[in-house]
Amino acid sequence: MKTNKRPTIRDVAAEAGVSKSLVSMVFSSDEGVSQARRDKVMAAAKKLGFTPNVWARSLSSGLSNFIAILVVDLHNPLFTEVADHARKALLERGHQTFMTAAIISMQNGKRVLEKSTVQTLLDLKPRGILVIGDLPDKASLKQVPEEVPIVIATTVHSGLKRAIVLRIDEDEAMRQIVQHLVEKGHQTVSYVGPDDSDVSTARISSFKKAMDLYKLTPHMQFCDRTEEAGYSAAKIALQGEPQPTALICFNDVVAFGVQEAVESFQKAGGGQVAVTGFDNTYISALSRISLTSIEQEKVAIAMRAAEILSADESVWREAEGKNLLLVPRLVIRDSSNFVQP
Amino acid sequence: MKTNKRPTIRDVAAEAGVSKSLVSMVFSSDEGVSQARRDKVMAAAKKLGFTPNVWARSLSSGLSNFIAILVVDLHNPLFTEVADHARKALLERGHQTFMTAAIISMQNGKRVLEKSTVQTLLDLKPRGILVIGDLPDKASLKQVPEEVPIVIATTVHSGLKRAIVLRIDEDEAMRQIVQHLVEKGHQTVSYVGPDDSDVSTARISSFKKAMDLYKLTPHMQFCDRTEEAGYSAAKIALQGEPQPTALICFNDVVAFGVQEAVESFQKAGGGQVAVTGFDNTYISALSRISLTSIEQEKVAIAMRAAEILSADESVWREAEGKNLLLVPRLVIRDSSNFVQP
DNA sequence: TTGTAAGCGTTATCAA
DNA sequence: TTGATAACGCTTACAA
Repeated sequence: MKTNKRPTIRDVAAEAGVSKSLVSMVFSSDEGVSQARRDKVMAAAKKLGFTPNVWARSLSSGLSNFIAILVVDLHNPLFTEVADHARKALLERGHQTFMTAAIISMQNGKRVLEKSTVQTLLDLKPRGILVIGDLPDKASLKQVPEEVPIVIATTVHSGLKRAIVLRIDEDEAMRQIVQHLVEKGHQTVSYVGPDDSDVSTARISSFKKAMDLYKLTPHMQFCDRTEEAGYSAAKIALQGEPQPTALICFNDVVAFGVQEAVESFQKAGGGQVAVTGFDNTYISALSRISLTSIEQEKVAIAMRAAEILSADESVWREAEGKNLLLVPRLVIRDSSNFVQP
Repeated sequence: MKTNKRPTIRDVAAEAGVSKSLVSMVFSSDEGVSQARRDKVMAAAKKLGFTPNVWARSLSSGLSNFIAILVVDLHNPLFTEVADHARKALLERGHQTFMTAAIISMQNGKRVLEKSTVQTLLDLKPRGILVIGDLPDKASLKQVPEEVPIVIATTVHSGLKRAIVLRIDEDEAMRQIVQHLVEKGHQTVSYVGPDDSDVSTARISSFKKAMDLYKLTPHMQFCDRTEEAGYSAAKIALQGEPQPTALICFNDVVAFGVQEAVESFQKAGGGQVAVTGFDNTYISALSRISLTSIEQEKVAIAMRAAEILSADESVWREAEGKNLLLVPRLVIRDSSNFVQP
């Protein structure tokens, strides 16, 4: 019960022969305390190994120095990488972070965010909140006090008026992909991916826009978001009429399956087929995969998020409710880097 | 300042016309309060949308219901997957979790864990601590109060007497790999990987033991833990005399590079070379990679961890200081599934 | 069974 | 510049 107790402000006060308030002042601001007392307190603190209890501090003051990071899916490398970059950037700006994975439960067949997740987060009175990924139910963020900025990263839109959304320009991403394919001589291009969420429908609409821009007819083959689904969908797409010479995939995982289908298609005597992915996960860079993909600018997004969340209120207030679009970057690799005859 | 304030125990008390303590009792235990008052309090709480502030609770009581998860490296899918499984298992047992990524800084060329990471964690008075990954500096965990159990997962040993280490049996893992290779007709086997940490040296020693068991001479080629490093190391290894027909890699990432080198070796007229990895990341299952690998039993480890951390003190005390070994499982895929002539 | 009061580790207000 | 004293939201003896 009382083993290893960390020393408190009280212990330091006793040791230094001053009041608790004095100790508090020394540790919280750098003025209003005489140098003599300050030294005394610091010496006592050092001797006892005292460091302030951050949480008690925020309970008392009602504000804190922490940013809460809510990662929607720990299995998605895109999210964990953004989380890690953001964490580092925030740290450099002097902010501690702590993370929670979203707890998603099913309710009437719909994905719902467990309220306790957000509430536990808020009890800590974070200075700001960073949501990474596509939260199924943004309403739960409505509980967030109005003076706490919310940044939502790598998702399409929030349904939450005050949120600051940080994402790449999907239209531009698709435009880059289609342009690249057109330049390589492709005319018949098909999209392979799901059609069941904010992000996926947005991506499809961007695809159509981009195809339109280059006067091409958009073909589509819907499937789930797994390698196997991509494989099957590509098999079907490649039997289409006209037969596509390029397949644009919803994300890298789907693309891996599509690549597989393309390979067996070629072994069976079919022609070359270009494949592109989305997210530029580090797997796509593996030389056996070498998948052309869209870089979501993970680092830039993390930096921007850190900037906003550590800025003064007057600064982030301006961004409130806005969609901040970053410019995506197409990373061209073997899977599409050949000229279509 | 006072926008959207969450209702407190006091508000509920006022609404229900009882004292704060009564409300507290209703929410913390299920006895000692009359049904009438209980109903009244619950009704008031519901009306106000009250839920207890977990952290204030733990500040006050000195104990809590949540488990702190310390993930050493967010970029390593092995770690984030274990973290996610553990989080879910813990939740099912009624424990909230929250995570921090280790903050590693360099000090005199050595990796050191930032003390603040652990301290911030401890201020929250977690019920238990789960460390996932190879912490560079276990000494920092010495601050953890003696009555808080520490489970360290997926790493070799702790240097911390009280920690409960949860990992696969590395000797057995290597034995399985070597046995598999021997059965396929391999006689000349080389290890490719780093030699710079607890985990890597342990793995090497297991490799030697296993080779000894099958009366084979252990060859080794050291390299960093990246794909590129694996590639270069394999190139060198394949020029060795005697030339290895199988390469055992430190982990999957290194193996990906090694596979690459093997492929170009074969194109240049070399014979078939078996490759094995370690960790069984989901990438190794991609059909274009199809890498034989050791499953670290991520789910089992997470379950075991959850079990221990949510058990009564008398239970986990027994495991204290022990190494709990799980049985690894070799997942055989194309990269090694052929007979060596 | 219920309420009162003290305390968890800190900050904040207000006299001194 | 300093030190009581009252919060913060909750738990927990101890009294009633």
